[in-house]
Amino acid sequence: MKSEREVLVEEGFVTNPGSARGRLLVKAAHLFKVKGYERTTVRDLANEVGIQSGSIFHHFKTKEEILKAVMEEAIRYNTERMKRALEKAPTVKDKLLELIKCELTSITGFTGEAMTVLVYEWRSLSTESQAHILSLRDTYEQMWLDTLNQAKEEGLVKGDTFIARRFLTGALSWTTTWFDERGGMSLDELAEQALLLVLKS
Amino acid sequence: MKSEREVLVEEGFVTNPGSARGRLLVKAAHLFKVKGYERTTVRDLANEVGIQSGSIFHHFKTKEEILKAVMEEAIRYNTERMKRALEKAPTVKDKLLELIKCELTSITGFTGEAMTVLVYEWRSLSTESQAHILSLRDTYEQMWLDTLNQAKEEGLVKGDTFIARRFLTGALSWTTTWFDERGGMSLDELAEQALLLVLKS
Amino acid sequence: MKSEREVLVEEGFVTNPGSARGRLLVKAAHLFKVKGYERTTVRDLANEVGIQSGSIFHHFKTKEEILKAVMEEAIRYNTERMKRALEKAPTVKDKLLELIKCELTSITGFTGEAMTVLVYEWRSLSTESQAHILSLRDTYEQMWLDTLNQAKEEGLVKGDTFIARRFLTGALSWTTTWFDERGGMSLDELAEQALLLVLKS
Amino acid sequence: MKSEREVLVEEGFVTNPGSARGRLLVKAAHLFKVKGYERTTVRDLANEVGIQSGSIFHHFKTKEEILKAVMEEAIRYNTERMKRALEKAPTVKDKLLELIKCELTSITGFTGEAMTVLVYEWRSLSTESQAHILSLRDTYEQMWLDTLNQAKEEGLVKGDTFIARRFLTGALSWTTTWFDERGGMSLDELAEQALLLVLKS
DNA sequence: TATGAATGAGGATTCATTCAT
DNA sequence: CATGAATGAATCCTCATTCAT
Repeated sequence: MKSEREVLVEEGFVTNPGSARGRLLVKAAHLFKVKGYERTTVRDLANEVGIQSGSIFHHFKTKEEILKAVMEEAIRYNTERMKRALEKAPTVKDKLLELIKCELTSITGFTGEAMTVLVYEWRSLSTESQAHILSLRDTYEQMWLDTLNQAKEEGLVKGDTFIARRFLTGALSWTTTWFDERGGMSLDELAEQALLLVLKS
Repeated sequence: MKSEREVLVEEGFVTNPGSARGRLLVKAAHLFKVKGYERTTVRDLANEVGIQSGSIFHHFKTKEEILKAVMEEAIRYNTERMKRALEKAPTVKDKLLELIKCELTSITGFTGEAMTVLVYEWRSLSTESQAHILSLRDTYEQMWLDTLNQAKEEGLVKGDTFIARRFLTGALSWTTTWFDERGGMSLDELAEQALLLVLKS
Repeated sequence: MKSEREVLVEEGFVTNPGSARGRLLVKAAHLFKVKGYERTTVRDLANEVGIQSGSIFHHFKTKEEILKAVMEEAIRYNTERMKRALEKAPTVKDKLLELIKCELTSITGFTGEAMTVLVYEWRSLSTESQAHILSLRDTYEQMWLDTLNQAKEEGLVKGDTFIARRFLTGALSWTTTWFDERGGMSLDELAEQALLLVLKS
Repeated sequence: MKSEREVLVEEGFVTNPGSARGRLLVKAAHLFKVKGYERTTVRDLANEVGIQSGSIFHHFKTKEEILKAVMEEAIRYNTERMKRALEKAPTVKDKLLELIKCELTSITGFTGEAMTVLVYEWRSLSTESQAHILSLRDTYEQMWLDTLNQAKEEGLVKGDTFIARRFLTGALSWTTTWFDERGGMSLDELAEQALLLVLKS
């Protein structure tokens, strides 16, 4: 049976990580996260992938385009995963938990490095690229706000939903700096704890 | 009457922002936040301060040392502010609220840019500098954990205090990207909302 | 018929002076001799070779590496020439004369500039590079000492051979500052005169 | 009783090494020899002397002037010493030996560092300074040539005197790189050996 | 497509020198 | 005379990008 990831690759939401471009993006996400975008040279990247630095420019016109692609893929992939997760969740509370799980997975799991890059290397994008990524981000954020508003209507969450989402964004994205699934707590447990932040108790 | 900031300058916790070094640090914090450390050239900095690029190296041996100093000052300043705030707060709940206010002030206020730099430019520090800053950070974090643990004992907060602090760190530091005091909500109100995240309701 | 130099190039003792690297080394030896290593900028060098300053670092990682290479090539080249000359010389006295001729040729001829650099820019090398060059130098010096000792045994030379070699090194290397083959005296005549310095008369 | 050095100081041939200027020159000679002129910064020098870098320029207008002064003092000092030694020597052979001893003392002794600088940092001088030093050098060299020619007339030396002086210059100056008076051989013995180089035996 | 030598603008840093105090 | 902060030109080196092969 195909994994969710394979399905999303097939349906074109993510570049096949077996392809040249795909491998490049995976390595790029990793290096950008670990060393930072500016400190990662095109030669570093080429080295990691096992090609010559000049060859990179057959796949991407500029270095920035690689950064943009890394971010774009991460958003596309996660937006799609969230959409599917929402469809399967029966209750609003479940939906909320699913969103949190999705975001945590995206941060600590497969696309984690790309998501981190999305947060930390934002300023390295040109204004145009930022606009482009922001537009993709909108869909993603709208799902969050819609779900939070539904929860608010049902009296599940406390406080302003807009602010709740902002707090959650920060709290969840920060997990990349400390959470380690091998350290006793599972991702699901972490998600439960995060849900408590916004839930009325 | 002297402002808290003036007092801290006098007592040596922060470089006097009127001095050459002080002005440099303020501008550096700003540029590092806006453009990123790597994208900020020494010439940019010198330009901003109104000196020649070579003169920078009279005050700091390397560019990295500037980054380190920016971070160090921010931590020293805020550690000291937190210490004083804790002393004045009567109840544990007040202490917690004070810590949140302090952190929010440090993030959105005077040292805000420096604090953002602290989060976003961490990887640009050498390993040695990281160790140095981490040791300063310890005192700071210990105050948080102590207070959270006291609150836990009094049944005020829910969940694990260690994780609560991590969630709070993320949620609060992220405010730098969206919170604007001119936008209807005051910093005190924001702090109240943040407190709700960890408080049993 | 191939010249001795072409043979040595082919056999890998010296970089082909027609290659980019080779041309660079020749020009470097020249500039380092005339202006000194420190006063020769990478741009000077690039200019001389007809490339851009940045391109230099395709061939050598640092400026010092160029200096090291200049020295290394000169030693390799001359060691090999001396070895071949020794083989052809029938008597010990001939061997001695050949060594002197070799050293004089190396100083005033093709590798002359490189040899001068070897003497005058020694301190510009890092300690590691110095060690590297010194080890190459050993082979070279051993040939001298062996030959001088043989001559001593045959009663040809006066005084201590170790000191004789030192005096000769100085006397011969100094010729770079004054000897000009166009000035009436041939290199062979100069060699004969130098031989007299150590020979019993 | 006054040392020869003290006498020469008194008579104005050398700067008093107790004075600010004198101390500076001694340290400069040392640093220039050990690190090379270019690699010695004005700050290094100031540091060594125990003053601030800016203060150096109260004694010397430029860094090059320090180099020139170091060389000039060394020549003046040694020229005067040679003149006095020649006056005292009874025979031509003695005169020759005295010259060699003087030069060896100047190279390995008190002014050794300055003399080495004279040889190795020649190119660091401007053309004008070179001309200035060369004119001082003339007196010095004339004493050598006169003595060698007298010796030649008496049938003491072999070969061309001009070339003999050149060979000697090289052989003697090179001793700076290897001779150590603590190593078993005295300077007088070394001088005897050097004399043998040019003497008919 | 891939290569890798070459580009050239730009970066951090150095350092002799100046000058107000 | 001494200081030491400031200068600004110059240095070595980096690196994204190009392009002939």
